[in-house]
Amino acid sequence: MLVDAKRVDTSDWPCTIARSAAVLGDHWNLLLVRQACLGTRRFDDFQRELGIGRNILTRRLNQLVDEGIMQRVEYQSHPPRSEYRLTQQGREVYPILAAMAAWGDRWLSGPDGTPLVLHHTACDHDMHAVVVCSVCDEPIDVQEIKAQPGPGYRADHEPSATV
Amino acid sequence: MLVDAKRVDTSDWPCTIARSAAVLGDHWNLLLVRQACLGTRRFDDFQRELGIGRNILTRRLNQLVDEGIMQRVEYQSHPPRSEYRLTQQGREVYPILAAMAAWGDRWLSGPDGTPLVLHHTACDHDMHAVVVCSVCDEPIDVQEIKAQPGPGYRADHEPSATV
DNA sequence: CGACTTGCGTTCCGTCATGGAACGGATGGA
DNA sequence: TCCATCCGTTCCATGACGGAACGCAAGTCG
Repeated sequence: MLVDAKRVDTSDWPCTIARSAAVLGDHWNLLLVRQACLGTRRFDDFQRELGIGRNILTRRLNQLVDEGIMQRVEYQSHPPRSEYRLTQQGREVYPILAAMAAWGDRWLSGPDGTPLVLHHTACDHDMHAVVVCSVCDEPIDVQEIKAQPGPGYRADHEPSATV
Repeated sequence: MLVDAKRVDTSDWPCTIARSAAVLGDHWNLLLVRQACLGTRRFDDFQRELGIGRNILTRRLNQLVDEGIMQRVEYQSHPPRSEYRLTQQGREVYPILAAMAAWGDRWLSGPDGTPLVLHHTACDHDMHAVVVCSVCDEPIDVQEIKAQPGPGYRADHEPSATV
């Protein structure tokens, strides 16, 4: 039967979360984007700061470039060296990371409190992320959200046909 | 504490995102929480709706229970059967999923648009999630955030010592 | 009573991703 | 010339993943 035991690819499911999870549902990818948000750009810096294996790092960076989250930018030509920078798409992952940080601060912090304080230079205050409704600006809660099939919905996909 | 013995465990890094990523940086975990948010509670339903292998599902559900994101609730005793419900901690993952959905709608949607529309019953409008600053209520942007060591910061951890 | 179904896992096993470590190759500096 | 930097690639052992079959307790149908 030789069925491949490859990891399930959810990138074409009719569900945005499943599609996002195909990219963001990997802790290395999340940490790489986090690190990039903090200013890291070069291969060796990513490797050192995250302690990730070099082979894994190569794969992940290539994947993130393929996904359009990062882009390779050559910063010297003679030994061709390029650094990895976030694209706009990648930069917009940050709010998700900030939401994860807020959740982690609330539920995973040790007795000492948050290891990292976020300072919002726009308003010059320490802050945390809050996820709100785009219409009424109120913080959202599972119980107040109903999911309904949208224009891009396809019922043809086998699993996860529900919603 | 992860099920994975070999995979790098970031749950004790001095970074909230790394800690959150240890739990949320897994596409099955994300999809399980999503599915739970949509009302799924039973083993077979999770299995059918996600197409996840039964052995993997067992591991993931146990992990999520261990992490405090789900809880087992017995709904009949004679053949002891329990269902999996989100805890408060689990319910509060939803804003993260909503933020991921908003990102996915913006960057990963096909030509048909979003496969899923979220309706906010509180204000009775279709909406998407926006991540804002807890102080000034403005949408956050990477370039306007500075991360600084907080009370729970420990420099002792080797990789990721920077921030 | 026996066969079948439902609900929830566990076991078995082949395959592939993971991650540690060593290697490579182009360049610049001591 | 030897060494260091930067960015990978290759090799390899391990173990996570996923498909499929099995187990088991209880209810249901004929």
